[in-house]
Amino acid sequence: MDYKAILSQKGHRLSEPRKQVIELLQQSKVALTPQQIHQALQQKNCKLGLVSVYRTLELLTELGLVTVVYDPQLNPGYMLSTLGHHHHIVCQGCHKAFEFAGSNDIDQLIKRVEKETSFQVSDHLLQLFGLCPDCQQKATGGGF
Amino acid sequence: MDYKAILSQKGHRLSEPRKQVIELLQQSKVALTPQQIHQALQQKNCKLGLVSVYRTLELLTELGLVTVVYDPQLNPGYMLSTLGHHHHIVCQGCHKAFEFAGSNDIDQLIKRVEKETSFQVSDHLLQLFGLCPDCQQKATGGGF
DNA sequence: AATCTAATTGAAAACATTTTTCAATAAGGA
DNA sequence: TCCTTATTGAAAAATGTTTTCAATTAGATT
Repeated sequence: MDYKAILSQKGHRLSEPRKQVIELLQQSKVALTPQQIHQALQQKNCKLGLVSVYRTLELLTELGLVTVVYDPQLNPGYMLSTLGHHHHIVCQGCHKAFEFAGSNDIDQLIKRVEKETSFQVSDHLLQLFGLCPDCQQKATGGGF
Repeated sequence: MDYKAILSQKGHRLSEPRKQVIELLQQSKVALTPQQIHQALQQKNCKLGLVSVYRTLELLTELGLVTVVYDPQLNPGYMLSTLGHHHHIVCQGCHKAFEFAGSNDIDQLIKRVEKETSFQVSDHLLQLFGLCPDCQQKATGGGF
């Protein structure tokens, strides 16, 4: 998906800081905090303020291009997200996160809870936590 | 459930600040931030430091007696939680939150994603958002 | 290519939140 | 009642986020 193109199409300027943040996020397998993004880009000799990182993330979130990923052991981080209804599964070993598609499993649960509570559900937050294949091996294979 | 009894049973002292925080949370229908808890208790003439609120919440979370509730419009708040696997449904109108029980809907989804990703899933974060019955009425009945 | 204009930026300050430190206090067993 | 040690509170430090505003720059206009 061409995040930069989407930005322009929606009438936002394709500034240097925005390009940098997007490119960094595209390469990252883990969710990144604003500070991490800022530091990583400084080290690449991209001169941009931490403030711009915050503002870029805010904008990308508004446009639905970025998702917040919670991790009990870490500060909330940001990842680029595919359009459509996706959630993240996060590895507690290496913190890599991957998207998975929502499906009718969750729809059924929502319908059930709507009946039980009389709520009208319009959104949800779902994340799975566990160990990725690599970290499973390290946990068993590398054990004592 | 007797939260105070559980505290003592696990070898923790039943101090005044801890009692106050627990009692306040027991009465609250919305998730509360540390600051909100601190302020509310100050107004009730309970003298306790904000630091103790943080520490009490940390302890209760460790013991699994308290759950963090995320709300896109608010800072993360804390609620007492029933034991067993429960999640929260949060009203975007009045921010009241209720527990609902996890079930095999979610188990099926987890199994599916485990197959798709080869992760070993050990935990998850699930919250629903929407309108509670009261706020649904206000939204339609109170319209123009 | 040069000009223009408003969106965007960066630096500093303000603000907010969370954690650490350490002496004083108080819970609960002896 | 005394004693021990977990717990507290106040202040400071650390951390994280938002606001402000003059300077810059993307991209449309000429």
